[in-house]
Amino acid sequence: MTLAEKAYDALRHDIIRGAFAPGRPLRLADLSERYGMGFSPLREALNRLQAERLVTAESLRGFRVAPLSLDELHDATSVRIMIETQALRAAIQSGDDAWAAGIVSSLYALNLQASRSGGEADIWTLEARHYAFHRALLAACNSPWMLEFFDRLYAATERYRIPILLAATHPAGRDVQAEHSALAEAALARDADRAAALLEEHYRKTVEHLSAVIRESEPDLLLAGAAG
Amino acid sequence: MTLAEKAYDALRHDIIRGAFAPGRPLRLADLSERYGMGFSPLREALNRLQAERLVTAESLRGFRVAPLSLDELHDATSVRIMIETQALRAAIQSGDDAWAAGIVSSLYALNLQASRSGGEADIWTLEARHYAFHRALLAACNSPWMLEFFDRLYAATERYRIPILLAATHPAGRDVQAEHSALAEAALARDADRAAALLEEHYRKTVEHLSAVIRESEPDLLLAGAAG
DNA sequence: ATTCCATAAATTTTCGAAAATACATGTTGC
DNA sequence: GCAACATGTATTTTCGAAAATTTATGGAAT
Repeated sequence: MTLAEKAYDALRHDIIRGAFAPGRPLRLADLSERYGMGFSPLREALNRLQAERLVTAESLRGFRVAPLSLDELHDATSVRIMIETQALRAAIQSGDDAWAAGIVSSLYALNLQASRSGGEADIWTLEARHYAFHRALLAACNSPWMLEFFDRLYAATERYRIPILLAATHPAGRDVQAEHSALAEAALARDADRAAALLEEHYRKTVEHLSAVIRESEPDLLLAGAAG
Repeated sequence: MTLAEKAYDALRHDIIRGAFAPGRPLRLADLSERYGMGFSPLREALNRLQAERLVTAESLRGFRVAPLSLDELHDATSVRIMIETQALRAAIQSGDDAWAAGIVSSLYALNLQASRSGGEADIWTLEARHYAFHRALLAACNSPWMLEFFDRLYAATERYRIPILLAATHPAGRDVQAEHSALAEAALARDADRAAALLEEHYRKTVEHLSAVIRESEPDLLLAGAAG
């Protein structure tokens, strides 16, 4: 793996997890020290991340962490619902045994991780399991473009969810595990309408919860990420 | 504008228009001579294009023009229909006078250009007008993410259409101008269902035509672009 | 003839410095 | 005081060469 690829992975990881505050300038000298490499691989990674809208760039003024906003969260969520419900329907129609097995095993791993009372670093593992489960649901949709957009939107919305996970704010009156199980069950039963409805509901609840928490108790979450 | 930005524009332009054959390696020495700059700005541009799936990259083996395939054309088209019909409905719901004016003027410019019996370079202008018209239809959808995905998919599918435009293969029994006009009319009349149906039909006809031409008369179009 | 290995050539990747530009600081004139 | 300007510093951008790796070439062994 080249240094540019390592830089891309590390930067993407750190940005999504809020190691840099949204909007904060990404100075090459700092990054060079932090990641122990020269400017060239860093700039290549930053250019990729720019194309993915995780960082912004301005001519001769360098790169910044892309900002967050409630508007973007709502936009990303509604587009996510559109893409993923369609992809889920397609996957249900054409999914084979391997697809079903992938759902079962990723749900199992997700629940197992969720049951561990989240130690510090476990949260990132849980997050990875959550991604893997939702990815597994769509895996058989047979559309590289939809899967790519799923990845893009997942990364974009993950940035909003992480600080809340860190704050250990559990959604009151909501059983996320049950939602995942019901979703998997509907998909495996090939009930496309029910699965799509559950998926949509799942995301609407999540974004409502996020909006509420951000507006009421963490109004500057959109500006200040955790320290790096 | 920095050299890296110039490199990005030039490379994107040349790749979409088929100046490099799909799958062809993009050697830095060649590109450096062609565009008159060093490796650094070229590599940055190539990394951005990689994130956009217009070029592929393999560790220590450099970059290649992304390949074309009928499967990808069909995938991109069906995702396009999903995204754009949704975006069009949203735009129809919330579009204001400026939106309507944008549709009228871009349609006018498109028809004007189409009526000029396409000289060599006019084809690219026509292509730009075509993009601008479709973009104008969606402009008021109020969703940066959908517009981004529109751009991505437009670029991806443009690659399939260009060689056919160059070959001046006009679709038999099809009046593309009339399709555009009907689409604009439905949008301006705020008839979302009709507009969405027309848009979908427009794309289905296009992809069918492309598939037929590629399969029957240009089977190796997917491999060999025009010389650069 | 064919596989294997060594060597050479071509290519990508990375660094370190130079060039270009933006940003901050302080100074002058009013 | 304060705007305009000059100067110096910080930062980005670009180049050219070095390092690392892959690909091609040619010869030896079987």
